[in-house]
Amino acid sequence: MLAQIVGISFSVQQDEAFYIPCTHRYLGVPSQIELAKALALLKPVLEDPALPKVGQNIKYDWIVFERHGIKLNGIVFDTMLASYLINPSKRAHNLDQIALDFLDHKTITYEDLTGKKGKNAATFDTVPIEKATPYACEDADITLMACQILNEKLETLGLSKLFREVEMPLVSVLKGMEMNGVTVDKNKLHELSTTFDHQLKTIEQTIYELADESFNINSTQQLGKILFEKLGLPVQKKTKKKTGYSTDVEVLTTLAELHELPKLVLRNRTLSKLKSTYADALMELIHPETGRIHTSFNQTVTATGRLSSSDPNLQNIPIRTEEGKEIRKAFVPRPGWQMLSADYSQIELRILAHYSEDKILSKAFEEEEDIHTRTASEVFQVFPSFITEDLRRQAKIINFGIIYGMSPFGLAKSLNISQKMAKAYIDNYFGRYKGVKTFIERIIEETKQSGQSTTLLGRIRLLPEINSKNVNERKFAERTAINTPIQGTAADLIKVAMIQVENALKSQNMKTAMLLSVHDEMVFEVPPEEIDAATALIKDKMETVWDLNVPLKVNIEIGDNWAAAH
DNA sequence: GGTATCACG
DNA sequence: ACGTACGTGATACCC
Repeated sequence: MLAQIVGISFSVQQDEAFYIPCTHRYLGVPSQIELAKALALLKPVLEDPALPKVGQNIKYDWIVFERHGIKLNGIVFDTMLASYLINPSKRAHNLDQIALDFLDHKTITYEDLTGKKGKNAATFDTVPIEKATPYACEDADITLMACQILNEKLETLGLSKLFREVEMPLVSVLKGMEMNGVTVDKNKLHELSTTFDHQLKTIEQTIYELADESFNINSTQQLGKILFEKLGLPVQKKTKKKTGYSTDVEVLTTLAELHELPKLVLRNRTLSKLKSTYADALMELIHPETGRIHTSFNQTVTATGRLSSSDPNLQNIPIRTEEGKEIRKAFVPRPGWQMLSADYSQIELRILAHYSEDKILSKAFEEEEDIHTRTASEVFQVFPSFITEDLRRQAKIINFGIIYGMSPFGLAKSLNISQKMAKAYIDNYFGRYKGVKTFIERIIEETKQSGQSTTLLGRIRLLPEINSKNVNERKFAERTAINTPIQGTAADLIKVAMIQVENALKSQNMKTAMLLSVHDEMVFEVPPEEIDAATALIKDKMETVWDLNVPLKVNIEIGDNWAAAH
């Protein structure tokens, strides 16, 4: 594949927020080539699209180089992404793991270099060059060797097209989003943090008075003792691992009817979550140079093909409550620009309609009906015009339950009805949506046969547990077999849409920038003169991304901040 | 490092 | 009889 092999390694100060390369520095370090000189030598090679390059987690290197004036071209293969497509359920897709799994080779680990691991490990710039060199060269060597093997495996598993046309092109899109970052209003976050803090102080005092002692409210252990031993409130359930009393939101909500203290603990939980996870953490992550927040979009984490976001996670910014929305209001566009949010409407239920070819479901989407009202009408046998808000709410929960492979027990719990009633609802559902029933039966049978789930674009997830003798394990796999093709296909489609939107924006030299991807939503910042063009372009590319048996629908909203664009 | 909790789709 | 809706990441506590 390559005429020449060039291995490149560089030191990166890991604890710097945004990748700062540097020379090795320690007492007695030999003289090294200057950074600028090294970069100048590498530049023509790295920028030449005719020289194909292979990398491991290439997005990382891509960002480092780009921040130093080198724009990579000719990136043809990322071993991390290949390993992920071959088995997305693996815990890690790092080079050490890949070498072990595909080359049966044990690499020199970072721990071997420094003698320490985790937080105590020395940074790479302090590793002696005579140790760093074989480590770094092995990296390049292994990457290229693994590429050959992985490429053959992709071909065998029918994953090459998905790899070449979706996952590889997506790297550049994600790189752009990460580098661009997003602005948060620091003053707004600071004000929120202060407000939350004052409220927390007051609530804490009242809780201590009610408990007649002070304790750590954030400790579930201490809280359990107060609630169930000192105050003698009724125990609702144990924790998942049975280590103690559960004090989760469900339990506290029940107890709130009996006593003032649990009600205040709920309030305390909400506020301390908003303060510590969002207001305070986001302020800390504003980059000193760019003044913006740069998340990482992880392309090899989820078992279904979705992206994940970390450091910080920008895919779980609050929206459901008014106070939570205040956090979202702090996400703002560049001065004078607008925030634009483009949301796939009911993409997972549309995919279900596509796969199942269910008559009622398909017709509902073709005629742009309200899908939850339709389900309510079918399940509860009432004309749509007579469906109340509460019936619609229940139908919405049923619709979601279908996608997750719900049981009567699960539905009963989330609707707070009897299991018998829940079973009746489910029976009604499948009696009306016959295509969905057949689809679920078929998908479970197919998964049993092949031992894996497959999405519309051919992404696979191994599910050997579907043939397990252990009932729980098998049932879990059956639910996964229902959910994965749906959630995974939605992930496939939004990835393709992201690539197409980005390409279209670029080819028209537009300034509109893609900021975030949140599973069925894309967020952009748009200069005022591009609002109309961007809206049309994004809607068109997203809705026509794939020709399904039902139409795809995208809602676009615009506002001064992310909350207003909803 | 494991557990419990809670934020999102 | 038995556990029970899919997929994530961050925080705090506690051993």
